[in-house]
Amino acid sequence: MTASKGYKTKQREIILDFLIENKERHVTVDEIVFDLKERGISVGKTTVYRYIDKLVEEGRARRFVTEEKNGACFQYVECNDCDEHFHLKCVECGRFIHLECDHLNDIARHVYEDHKFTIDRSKTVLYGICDECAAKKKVNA
Amino acid sequence: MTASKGYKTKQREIILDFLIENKERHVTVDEIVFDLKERGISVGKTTVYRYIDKLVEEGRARRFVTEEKNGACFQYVECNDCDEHFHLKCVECGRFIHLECDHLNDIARHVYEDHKFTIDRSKTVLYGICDECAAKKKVNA
DNA sequence: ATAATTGCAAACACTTTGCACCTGT
DNA sequence: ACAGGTGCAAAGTGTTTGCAATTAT
Repeated sequence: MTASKGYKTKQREIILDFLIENKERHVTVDEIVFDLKERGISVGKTTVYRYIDKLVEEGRARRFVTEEKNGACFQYVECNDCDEHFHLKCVECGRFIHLECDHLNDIARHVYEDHKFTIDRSKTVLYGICDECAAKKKVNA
Repeated sequence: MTASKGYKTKQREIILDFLIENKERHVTVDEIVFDLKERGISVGKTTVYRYIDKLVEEGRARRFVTEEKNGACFQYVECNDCDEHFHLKCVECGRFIHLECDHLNDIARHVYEDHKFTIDRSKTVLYGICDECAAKKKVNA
């Protein structure tokens, strides 16, 4: 079937494992290379760029651009229905939450019906502070 | 009052006028420099970057990053209560809509109460397709 | 007079490409 | 054997910084 084209290599396995391990946050290419290096694993930046491009094309990863970081962030996605739910992103810790929620989906309908605007959920990210970071802030205040 | 700090220069007037003229769409720095050059007006790229940064700091412009274009886009913004309403942005035409809507503000409350996440409205943009672009697409399909 | 602004060139940061070598099938 | 993958170094982009000349006050 849609058997992943191409060879299976050491590097690809390492990169994919890393993305899966970190699937609840965005990672940059530099982060991947740096974090792997810390573990004594060396993978070329070029290789990461190329393989991630491939994963994005195949729909197994997603590319995001964020306001804060310069450069792109990548994230593993097993779900192919990111256009069917909203996403929350904590600006403190970078946690990325896929939020299945009927109430929120009603809002997309409301915006469509009353404001004539079709929200693209896969491109939209609701930025804010997650509960854990809010708790931390309260302690430090 | 909040008298804009700094000198008033020819270049700044030109750049600000350009942004105001194009306030319903986002523009890149290159577009500004190029479009002005077409009119026979020459402004240094550095100057545009620096002045726009200033405007962004003062809250008179906004910086966006988009999936399609590489690099940042800027847009003039006059309102100062942007953390009290949501924003819609059309990924086709770049139209940017400040949306005062109680129903939408319920989103923030709901997400806070039921999902323990505090949305920052000024950092959040709802991306999608506006009615005009949706109509255009239908015609071309 | 003097403090701020301009804009070139150079430095940066992120990403892509060319190419010789290596690896998986 | 050979199609495909790797990674260095070099080339591309978009953005920022150093600095001498210019301009606004």
